[in-house]
Amino acid sequence: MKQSQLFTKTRKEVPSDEVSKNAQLLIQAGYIHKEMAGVYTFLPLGIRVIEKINAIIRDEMNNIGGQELIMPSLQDAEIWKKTNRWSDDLVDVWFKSKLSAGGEVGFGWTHEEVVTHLMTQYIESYKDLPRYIYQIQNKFRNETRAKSGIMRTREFLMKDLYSFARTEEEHLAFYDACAEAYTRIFNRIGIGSKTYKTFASGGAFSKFSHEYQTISDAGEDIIYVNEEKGIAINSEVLADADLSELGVTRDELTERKSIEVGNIFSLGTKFSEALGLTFKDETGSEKPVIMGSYGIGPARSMGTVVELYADEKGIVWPESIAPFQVHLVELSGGDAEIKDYAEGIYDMFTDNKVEVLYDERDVRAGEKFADSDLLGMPYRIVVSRKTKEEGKFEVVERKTGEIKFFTEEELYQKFINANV
RNA sequence: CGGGGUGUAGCAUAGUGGUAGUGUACGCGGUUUGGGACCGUGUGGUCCGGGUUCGAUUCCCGGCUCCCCGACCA
Repeated sequence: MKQSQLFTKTRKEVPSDEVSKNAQLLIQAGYIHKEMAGVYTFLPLGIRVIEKINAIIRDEMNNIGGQELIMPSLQDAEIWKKTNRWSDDLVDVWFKSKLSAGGEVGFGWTHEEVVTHLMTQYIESYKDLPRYIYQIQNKFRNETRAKSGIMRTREFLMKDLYSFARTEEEHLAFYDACAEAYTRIFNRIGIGSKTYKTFASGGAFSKFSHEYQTISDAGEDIIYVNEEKGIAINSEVLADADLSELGVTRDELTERKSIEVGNIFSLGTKFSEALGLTFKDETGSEKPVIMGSYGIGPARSMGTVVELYADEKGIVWPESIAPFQVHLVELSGGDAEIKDYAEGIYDMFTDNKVEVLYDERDVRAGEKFADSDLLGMPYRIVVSRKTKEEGKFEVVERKTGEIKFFTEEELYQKFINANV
């Protein structure tokens, strides 16, 4: 994409109403726009990052048998009353609205009720199980206090998967498979080395659940972690946890702030019993389906990456989720010969499906470099009179700042051959 | 939801009971051209409602907004 055509612009000043690094940088660079407290637009650059993350999530969810669908945001009160989660006294995050025709709807903040009710249509026999259903869809939560940029918002994207199993063993096998898939997802997104599968409160459903917590001072959670053993425990359940069972002692654990990027829950039969989701087993007796739910916040993950890797110059994207692999910057100074030369490289990349942002704007070098650093593509390729005369291209790695000079052949090898 | 703050141009900010200033961005002219360059010039602004006052952006009341701390976060 040609940068002159991008409708968003970078800003020199950080927005005064944002304190968190993720929001400041993402707004400054033109990835997101704040609409109101806890509500953000994802701009063209931002949605490219989100789609990269979503593609990784889809890949891993499909690999463990997930089937994607999309459920509605508008929620029928009836099914929520059956699980006793409609009342504002019991659930304080509801957004609700009146129907013109009479009655009331809610805006979905999770989807156990909807998906359970849905599956009553399709699950009748043990032959219909197990099933794994997921969506990537906007959730609405009436948070009393939105904060931390895109980390805690009132409308946010969530991948939520729901599992339906015949037996506890079958359920746990999938629970573990999903846990492993989550580990792969966070590795692929680039935050794996700082992300821990963490023991957390099981809530009303089971003794423990697991959260995926990424260590960061920008986090809102407190976990106790042993990095060598890879064991982490949310502070809220530390007192209840049997540490000897987990193979650690209290003084082997360090307190760290962390960001919850995902969670996995065993739900048991709470929802299936309340909503009548049963199946006939081999003997013909009717049993409730055993369920689990598994969430990841793609936007929150994006914010976490910014928090973890940004430097004083701007954002640093891992290659796996960068909106573009290459930021091609021409310093032609209006010289048509250099401009044509750079355009040729741009065409070479685009013809070979390499994602490239091409800065062909008629602005000074300093501004282009500053913008390029801020935007944070993994590689910057500079084309100028100097590089052309030397027959080389300057390739700067954003993460390390390392500068290399490539011939056109080497450029082709690195960015095109490696890509196919 | 409790407490504290905030609101001035697209953005960032200053100031004042009496015609609202600067930087940046933007338009135009010119000089520049490998790290947000410079000169000239121009456009553009006091959150909403009420009150006090000859006069309110400023003071008072109410509302809203956004931010921070706390609580909450199945």
